[in-house]
Amino acid sequence: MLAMADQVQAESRQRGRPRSEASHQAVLEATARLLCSIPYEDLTVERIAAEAGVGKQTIYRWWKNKAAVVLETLVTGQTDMELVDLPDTGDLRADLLTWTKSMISEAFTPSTISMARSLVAAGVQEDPATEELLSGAAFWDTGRLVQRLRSAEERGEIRPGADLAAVTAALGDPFILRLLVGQPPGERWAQTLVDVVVRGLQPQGASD
Amino acid sequence: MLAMADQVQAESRQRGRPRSEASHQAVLEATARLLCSIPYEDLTVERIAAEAGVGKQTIYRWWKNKAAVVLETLVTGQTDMELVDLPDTGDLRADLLTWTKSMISEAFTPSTISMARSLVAAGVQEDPATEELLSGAAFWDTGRLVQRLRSAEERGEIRPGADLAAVTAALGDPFILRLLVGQPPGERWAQTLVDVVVRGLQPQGASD
Amino acid sequence: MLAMADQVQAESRQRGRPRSEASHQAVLEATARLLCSIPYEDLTVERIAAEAGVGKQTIYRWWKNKAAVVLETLVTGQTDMELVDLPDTGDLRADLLTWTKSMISEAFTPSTISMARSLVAAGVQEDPATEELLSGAAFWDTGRLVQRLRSAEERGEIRPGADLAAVTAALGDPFILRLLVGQPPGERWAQTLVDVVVRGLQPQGASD
Amino acid sequence: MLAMADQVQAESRQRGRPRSEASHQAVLEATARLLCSIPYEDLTVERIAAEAGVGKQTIYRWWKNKAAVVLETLVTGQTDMELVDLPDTGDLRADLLTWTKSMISEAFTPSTISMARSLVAAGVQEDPATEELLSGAAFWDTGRLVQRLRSAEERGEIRPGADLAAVTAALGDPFILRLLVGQPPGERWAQTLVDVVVRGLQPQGASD
DNA sequence: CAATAAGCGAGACGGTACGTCGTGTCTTAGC
DNA sequence: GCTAAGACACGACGTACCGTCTCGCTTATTG
Repeated sequence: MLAMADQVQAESRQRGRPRSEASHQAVLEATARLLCSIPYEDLTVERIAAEAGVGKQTIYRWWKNKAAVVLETLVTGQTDMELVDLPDTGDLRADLLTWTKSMISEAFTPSTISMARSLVAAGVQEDPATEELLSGAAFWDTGRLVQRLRSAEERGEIRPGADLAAVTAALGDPFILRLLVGQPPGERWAQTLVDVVVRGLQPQGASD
Repeated sequence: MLAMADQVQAESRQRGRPRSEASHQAVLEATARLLCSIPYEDLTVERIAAEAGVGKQTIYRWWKNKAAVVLETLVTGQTDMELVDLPDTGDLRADLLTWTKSMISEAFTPSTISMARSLVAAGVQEDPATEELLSGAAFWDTGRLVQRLRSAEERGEIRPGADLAAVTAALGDPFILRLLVGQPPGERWAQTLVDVVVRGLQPQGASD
Repeated sequence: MLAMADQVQAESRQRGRPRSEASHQAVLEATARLLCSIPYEDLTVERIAAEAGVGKQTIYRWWKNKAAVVLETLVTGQTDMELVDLPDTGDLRADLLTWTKSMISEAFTPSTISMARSLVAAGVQEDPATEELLSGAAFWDTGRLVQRLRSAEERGEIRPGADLAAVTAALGDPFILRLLVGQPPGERWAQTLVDVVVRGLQPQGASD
Repeated sequence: MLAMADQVQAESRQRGRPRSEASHQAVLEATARLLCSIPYEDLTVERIAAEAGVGKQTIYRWWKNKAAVVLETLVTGQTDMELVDLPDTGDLRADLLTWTKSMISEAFTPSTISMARSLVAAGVQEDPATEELLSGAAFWDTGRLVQRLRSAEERGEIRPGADLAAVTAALGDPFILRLLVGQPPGERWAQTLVDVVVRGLQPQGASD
């Protein structure tokens, strides 16, 4: 996307005033700021423009609508929604349990919940471009999870050949849905989740 | 308590014309009909009212906004979103694989995807009542999954003591998110998901 | 045959509960009460019903709409809009000047202005029945004016043969329009009005 | 005043897109067009907007409500309600009789009656601005009447010193009220009206 | 004296218009 | 030619009122 924008810019070679990258960034930051406190439904393009000190048209020059602005804001990590650490001590089960505990205690804040909801509200459009963006994106800790699992796989901690994307989904998606509902899961729930998945990944014949 | 309730009931004593349960139902059915073809964002209270042959005020008398109507419509199963069968042959892995296959082939239709998105769009509100409704509800096949798992537990097919809600989440939530994005998972992905979870649930010391 | 006729008459005679004249009157009084303080546009049938302690349907059983209620209320003189006295001392000019002075000082109150406006607002309907009612009715002091003029005519104070309705209009209508606009006329204005009309009515050849 | 206005204008300095005078005019014309055939009560802001090819918000940006639009439309003479000619042959009585005859034959058409009613319906608001507008405006033939009377006064046709506004009211207001009721006055009525007023205006001591 | 029938207060109903708000486009002046 | 500002056409929102309908209950007449 950015590459394409660059190309276009190079192609037309600066006829008239160039688009203000500063405005672009100001919009993203303003959106991030607003999303901390107000839900997606109450977010307005006009309000974003005002907060960013930008004209409404400037927003529509860069994005096709409000959803696109919100998506780019959240997907490019303008917010503090950088969730939690996933350590790599060599003990997958322990690391995942640490991760779930951090998740429950740190991610289930009103602000994060609200942002997660905004992301979903913006993403749930009947729009092919959005679908592609979302299906390709590695939200939240998807990336971290996959990385940790791959490290475990290489280390022989888990049996090889598993579709790590599926495992990531089994571990992460339940948290996402709980986040959307705003109900933090209990400790036993999280423990079972990690337990089942880690056991399910153990090399053949390994005992508990 | 009952006496008091009776008293209250006797006190109000049905003054004026009672609310029309027929209108209530007509709205839910009209909404269900519309949701098959129209995305949530294009759904209008006025259109629901017209489709139901009902005044707009009647809708606002029963529900506080469009989201509430859509939620009640989808949560009370007015639609054909009854997903797929989850057989109980005694072989949990086989049954779950059957279920995932049905899921992929039957649930990832434009209509079901659209309704799933509508449910989420309506559910992602910053509203306590909605939160409670959603956290309490057993959407999609949550109920069926839990039931199948409990049956397996009783039969000794899986180790006891696991939090079945967590297991259900590990199996089901990934499908829900894929549904929202509109991207059906691949066969290997589904197989890994089932495999990992079923293995993870096997009784202690059991070998593959 | 007569018996049968009697029977028919008896049959059409009041079966069921008779209409409550008390409710009828209560509505008129409530309307009169409300019209003192709130403008026609802010008057609602529901509010009248509430003020009268009456069901809305009862109002619609007696009148076809709000305008009809207001018209009947004002035309039947339920209000204190009984304007001012028009004395009959034998000196038409003096009497009319007295009347105009009372008019200006007493009729141009917010309450009377508001009621006059309500009457007009209710009367200005594209409805034949209303037209007939209004054209036939003798509002305000039309009756008094005509009576006074006739008395003057009989006494030879004014020349005979004038269309007294027209004279009444020339004298009264200007006050009505000033009332609607809410702008009391000046003293000179009123004096000219009376002067011109009285002079114009003087017997032929009479000098000032 | 003008200096201050200039200052204000200079201060705000035309920020943003200026209001479209074209839209303003389109609304007035559309309203005028609609008022020919639709009574005030059936006139809708939405319909005006549609007829004018204008957004509803644009109407509310210029006027505070439907009444204000209708008033401006009728007061600024967007309609063909230019009533009738009032000739100036030097014979006041003859001219006024001509005028009344034209009035009766030409003004009492459904269209003009409807517009007159609309004007009144819109004008009868409990609103100070409306009061001022109406009290200051010279509706219908007020202007023509005053002008003709002044010309007569200058020519010595009538006695000097009369409040011509009052005379105008005596002559014109009765027609306005008859117009509102929709009942054209008879010939004798009109003749009396003119006769009385013209006689009442004759120079002192003049005989018939 | 019961049955019947219509009116009663209350309030929900199907509609319609309101006035506000948000979207995405367009039009100014200024840089 | 892009910027901020803001008016524009469009259309949904949620409210208010209209005139009708439906409750449980009176209150008369009539069989």
